[in-house]
Amino acid sequence: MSDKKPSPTDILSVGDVAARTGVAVSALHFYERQGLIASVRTAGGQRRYARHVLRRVSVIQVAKRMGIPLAEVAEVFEDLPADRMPGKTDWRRISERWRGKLEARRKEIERMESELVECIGCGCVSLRSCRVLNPDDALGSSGSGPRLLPEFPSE
Amino acid sequence: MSDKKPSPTDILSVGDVAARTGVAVSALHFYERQGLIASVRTAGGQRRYARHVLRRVSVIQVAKRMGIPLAEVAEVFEDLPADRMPGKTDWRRISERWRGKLEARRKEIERMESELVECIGCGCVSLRSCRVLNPDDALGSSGSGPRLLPEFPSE
DNA sequence: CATTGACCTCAACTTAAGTTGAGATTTTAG
DNA sequence: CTAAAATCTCAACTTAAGTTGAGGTCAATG
Repeated sequence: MSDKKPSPTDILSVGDVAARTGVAVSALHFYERQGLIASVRTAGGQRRYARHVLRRVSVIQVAKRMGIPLAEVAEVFEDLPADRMPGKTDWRRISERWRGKLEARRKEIERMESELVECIGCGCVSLRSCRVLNPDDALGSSGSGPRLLPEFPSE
Repeated sequence: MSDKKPSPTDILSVGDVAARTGVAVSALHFYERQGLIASVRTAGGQRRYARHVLRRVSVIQVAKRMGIPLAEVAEVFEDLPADRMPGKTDWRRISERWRGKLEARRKEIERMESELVECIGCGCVSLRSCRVLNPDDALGSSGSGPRLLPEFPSE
């Protein structure tokens, strides 16, 4: 909100950062406690941020949209310049890494999707033998006694 | 563990259910508190489960693997027969529904993946204009004053 | 100089899906 | 019958990513 003040734009209060990123002040405090962003303090103890935290906060926001945990963000922030605005190379490195994560996640979902598609067509003779409902070892192992429940009357 | 006992197999103790499903006793208690499974009590107050809770627990396990929250499980359990083993029709209905969820999730991931792929090739002239780092409204709106930070020297 | 708005810290609360532990009781096996 | 194993309830703790509130201080404005 103090956009209008003529003071040097590279010193931002927490409210400034909140206003420019759309992130709540409490979240910025939290990110700082987590070591994701840094600030210097005024004589009175208030936070002042350098411009480049804006980009860091943007990157945090992207991670959040992508479902990437802050711990992961902290990792990539370790190789980020602490003192200046992260640049294209930095961002490319990060986005490559996160694309990999997304790909892995997508593949896992695809795997589960095709399991469920099988279930919908239900190739299983009975639910007792459905490999989705009875993942791997659930059948066959487990000692003596009736290992499979009497199947429900064919429906 | 009490697999061996010759007592009627359609009355299961909580330990029996835990052993046959691989789910911890504490989790079964929890599922019961959440209304996902039901039990009757012995004179002494211990839980006894009907066989069909085994299938319910299996379904809960599947949901868990798929990242489907218990609240969602509770919803599909509402249309499940309370008194007998859920059958193929039930399971087909559930798996269709959840496949839809997975598909939606996959599509969302695909969308984000392609955003990041763009970022890797970095079509953006500068990070200031990157639509991933600056989702929609971040540019252009927001009143007066310098709305974009001075870009870092082209790197 | 006084007021108001922005800011500070610290603790507690939130959701999800359970786990862990204490202390008491029940059930089962010998 | 007794001892061990299983079970019971209830409360507190866990992780993640913050939010909310109380009580107090700082900074900018009139």
